[in-house]
Amino acid sequence: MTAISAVKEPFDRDRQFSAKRKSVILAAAQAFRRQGYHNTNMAAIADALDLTRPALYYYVKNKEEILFESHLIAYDAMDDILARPRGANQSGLDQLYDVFYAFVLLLTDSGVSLLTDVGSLTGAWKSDVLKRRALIEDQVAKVVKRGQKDGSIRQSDPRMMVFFFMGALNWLNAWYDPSGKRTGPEIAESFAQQMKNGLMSGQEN
Amino acid sequence: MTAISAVKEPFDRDRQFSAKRKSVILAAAQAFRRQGYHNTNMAAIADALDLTRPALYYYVKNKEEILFESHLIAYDAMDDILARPRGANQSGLDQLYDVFYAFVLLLTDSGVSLLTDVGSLTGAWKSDVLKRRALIEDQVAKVVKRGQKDGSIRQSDPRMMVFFFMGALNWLNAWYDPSGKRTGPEIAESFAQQMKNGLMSGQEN
DNA sequence: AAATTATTTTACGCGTGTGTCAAATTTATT
DNA sequence: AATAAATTTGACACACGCGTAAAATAATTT
Repeated sequence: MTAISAVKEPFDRDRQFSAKRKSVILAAAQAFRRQGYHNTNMAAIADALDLTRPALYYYVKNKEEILFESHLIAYDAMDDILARPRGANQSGLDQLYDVFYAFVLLLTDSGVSLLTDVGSLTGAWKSDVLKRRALIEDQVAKVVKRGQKDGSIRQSDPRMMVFFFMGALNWLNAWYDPSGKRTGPEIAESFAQQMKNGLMSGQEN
Repeated sequence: MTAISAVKEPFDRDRQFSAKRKSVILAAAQAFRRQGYHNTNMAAIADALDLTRPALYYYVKNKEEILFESHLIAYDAMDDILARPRGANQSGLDQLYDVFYAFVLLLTDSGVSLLTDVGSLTGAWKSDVLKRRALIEDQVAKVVKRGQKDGSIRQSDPRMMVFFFMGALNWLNAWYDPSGKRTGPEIAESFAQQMKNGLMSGQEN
């Protein structure tokens, strides 16, 4: 089997190129998630695609760019989730439940993973990734605030609430095993429920 | 100021040695937490202690051993917390609150940090660290089960509950700034409250 | 103060892994 | 079938960082 996927039909060069480029990023991201950025060398990425090391440089500038793009893949997907229409009738808490549920499902069942190694990025790459992350946290915090306005969510520092349950997502890589007994929906259900109860207003102490 | 702390009085060689050795580990752990294991070279650790690179090898076998011990420092501290007597009259939920609160305080106010880079360890070092982590999770899960028996905690997979809120601890490194405006006790309070409400029985839906 | 032991340093070897370049090969176009 | 463009490869340079060993310095004991 050819590991790099080819796009057929109208021999669109750019399309071919970006499709293959993407499969490079995806293969790398997978490896990064499992073994970490520095424990993955370019050869391993090339091998996974039945390519040789230098061929990778036809698609990317360098290794760091791959890490950068790996981060973006997850952030783009999370942005998509956040952009999904959420019933205006729903409470902020219920909206948050849906978003968080979708986040977990994304990270368990779609092959997309949330990398944590920002420290290996430099310059604009690093700041861009941090900016993207902050943007997502802001959007999530906005939903929290909505819930606080409509009374469904406890009054407390929204940012801290976000930090708390976003940790659960970033910790997934450390223990989640796609071939394990716990399924994505099960985890999503359990996590979203805990998140929800954690923020819900009305049961003091 | 000499960075390596000296122990005086009865010129106990072994004591001197292990004290200095510990300051090597601590300096390294600090750096690992901030920049990551692979982005920290031995020179940086040596510099932080006003030493030269090879001097470190008088105290440790190699870099990987430092990473290993860095992990252990956190695990030992967490074990201590878990070993603290917890009022037998308290509900499991309240016990868990106290433990979790102490965990957060440990990681914010004591300089001890929870590293996540297990993938850079090999062989017995790796498996030992994973074993220690699993042991801690087990102990925490035990408290959860206690809470489920006494009715203070919802009926649900304890392991999944543990995974959820332990994520918040491991995520601290990514955002917590000791010189920032949020204090350790504030974070501990907020986090423990969210954890508690998340598990509490009684408010279905 | 001489001798012994502990600690630190200077100098070096070596492996690993990244990225480059010119040549070869494959794939598309005419 | 010939040409051109695209992709892939083999071979190489080189930088970084780990760990070692023998020598030098500092500290402690007698």
